Amino acid sequence: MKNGKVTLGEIARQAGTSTMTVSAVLNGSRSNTRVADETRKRIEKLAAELNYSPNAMARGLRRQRTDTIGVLFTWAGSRTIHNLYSMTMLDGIVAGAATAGYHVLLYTQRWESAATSAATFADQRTDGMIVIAPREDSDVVTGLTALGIPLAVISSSVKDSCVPGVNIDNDTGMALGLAHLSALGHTRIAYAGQPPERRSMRERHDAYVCWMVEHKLPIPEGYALTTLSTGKSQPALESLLRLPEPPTAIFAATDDLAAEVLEAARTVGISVPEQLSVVGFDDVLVASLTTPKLTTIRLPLYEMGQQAAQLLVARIKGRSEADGPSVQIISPELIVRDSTATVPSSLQG
Amino acid sequence: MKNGKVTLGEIARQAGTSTMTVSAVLNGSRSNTRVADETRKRIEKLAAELNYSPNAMARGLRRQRTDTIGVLFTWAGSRTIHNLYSMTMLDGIVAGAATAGYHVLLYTQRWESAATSAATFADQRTDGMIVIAPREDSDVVTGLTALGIPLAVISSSVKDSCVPGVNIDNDTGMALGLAHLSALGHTRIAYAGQPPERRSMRERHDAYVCWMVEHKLPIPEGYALTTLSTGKSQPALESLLRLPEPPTAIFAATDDLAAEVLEAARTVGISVPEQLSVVGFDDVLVASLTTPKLTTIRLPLYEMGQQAAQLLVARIKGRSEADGPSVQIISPELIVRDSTATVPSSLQG
DNA sequence: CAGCCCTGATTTAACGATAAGTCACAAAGT
DNA sequence: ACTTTGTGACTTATCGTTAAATCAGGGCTG
Repeated sequence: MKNGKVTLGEIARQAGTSTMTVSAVLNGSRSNTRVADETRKRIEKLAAELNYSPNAMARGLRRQRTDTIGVLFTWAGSRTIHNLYSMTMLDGIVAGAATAGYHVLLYTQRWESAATSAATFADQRTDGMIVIAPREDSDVVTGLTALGIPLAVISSSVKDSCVPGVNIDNDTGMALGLAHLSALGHTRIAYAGQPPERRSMRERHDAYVCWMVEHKLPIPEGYALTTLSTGKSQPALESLLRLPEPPTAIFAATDDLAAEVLEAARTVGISVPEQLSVVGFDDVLVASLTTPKLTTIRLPLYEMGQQAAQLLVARIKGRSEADGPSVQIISPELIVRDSTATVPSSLQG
Repeated sequence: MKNGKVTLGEIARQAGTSTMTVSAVLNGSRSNTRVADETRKRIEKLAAELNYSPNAMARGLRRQRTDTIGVLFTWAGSRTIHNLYSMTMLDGIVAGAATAGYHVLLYTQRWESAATSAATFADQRTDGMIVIAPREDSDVVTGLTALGIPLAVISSSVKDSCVPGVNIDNDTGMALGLAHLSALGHTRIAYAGQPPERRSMRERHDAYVCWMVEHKLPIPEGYALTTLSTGKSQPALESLLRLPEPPTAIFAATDDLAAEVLEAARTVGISVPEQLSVVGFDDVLVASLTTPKLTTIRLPLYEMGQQAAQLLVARIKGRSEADGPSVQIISPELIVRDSTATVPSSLQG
């Protein structure tokens, strides 16, 4: 067994038959090739003894499918997965793929543009691809679609619903959180978000503004922070909390930011949730580790990965062109923990 | 470009040459085939226009290499990656593989035993495999080695040093933490660990015992907890803290457990680090999120993944049999944060 | 006894790329 | 004039598997 790979031909030689017979036996005879029971047993025995395993390359070449789905990440620096967010989804993808009997290939090359990158990803190595949260300015989706590659896009926006995949409904998520705060009596609700480069950030901010306007709540000057960056948000947050009329609640666009809000509150000497309610978004691991634990909007990331994998496999198996773009909209869920409470009594009424 | 995949043959037909000529042009002519400049340009232009990309299956079959490395996880329930630990390493692996021009394949099938699983992983889909923290009772390493598959094992123990890969030196890590505590004046140091199923847990516990004995420090009854499980550790930890002579420091075998120690301390009303010092292990995300932030033993997981990938690629390229098993021992590093302090004055002297 | 079906295979021809060997032809050397 | 050298290609064979067509021969029918 040293180095001589066991091939169908080798088994055939030892069994005294043709390779086709061996192939038919080991594939459950899908072709019209018939095999006598005795021959079958002999071949199966040999295959087991020699530890035969089909060469995936050869099989892939011939069958024109690889039973593998590819995953494309958006790189951040030298990192690909780099956050709990993508990791959890990948975990779900792997689980979904496993169920369907597919392996998962992580492409290590970055998508630059359709012109330069398309070729790399059209290498037939995979039967289809899952794209995780592509940047808005990326032509990755159109590029891959043009190549006729079955696709499932996990997007942070419902606006992408023309493309098959799993999309997050940020509006509903924000509304859930805001309604929760409102029910607790909050009216002075601020928003802490990252720059609007990512569409999800824009959507969450817009949803905040819309909801506030719709419910006739004011957004005082300085209440809507949209340029925070993780790790450098303290000054801005502290001055928000030190406003003459500070908010009684802050809705952070991500759990990471919510954690930073908690930190700022500690610095300023404001206790959460007694004096300030904080809501996060995503329900990533962080949310359950902070003190107090975060009330947040849960995105079922693992399930999203699973569904994307299922959806992709379905598209691969059923003539990718035929069925229209199937889209799953994921509705977030409110998880109430310890960072929200009713408005401080001194401010009620 | 619809569905007709662009093949070398297609380009050759349009260029009016043979497929070999095209292959030579697009591969930088490694073979002895010479091509006129004019022909070369014509072919390159066509390839670009048609968006040619080599079929990875065909190329892999012919070249007998796939420029892909496989990763084998230890499954936990339905999850594969499932923890920050594996995720961070995977991230490193991807980065390392990317640098070397390799893609990464996640095998979605579990390793059951050499007898039943070997075949699946010998499918020539990858040029080599990285095994992440195999269980001790698994024959995955011997099984894959027997198949002649180049391997790199990321192991939680230096004891595995017969196998090429990256190993963690738990002893040094524990010694670092214990020396730190000792330097702060602690003598009553307890240990909080998980069951000894995982070798790393046994090693960390053993290292604790050895170090304590070597430094002539007592390990009072009930100080060495070795059967904690994440999420169900509170009762045991609380009774540890309520001992007549409670420890002044607790060394937890993982950051997750350290976080639970903090929780137990809060419950019992013991403040960290004033009354109790806590040290974690791994320096996973959790460590920097708890209040207070954890002093911990940092394992460079990302770098470990990177190194494992590099090491594997080196073995793949340089006749895997030739060079002896190259092993990298990873030395952990002490990260001092806010959960450790000098012994409470009431107990000094 | 020719014709037909059934069983149990075999042969052929791809899939797409490429290593290795071969070949045609022109210019240059002997 | 005849070999040599060099250029620019082409042909062949093969990687391992599999779809599709073909084939040999026995038994059964008409």
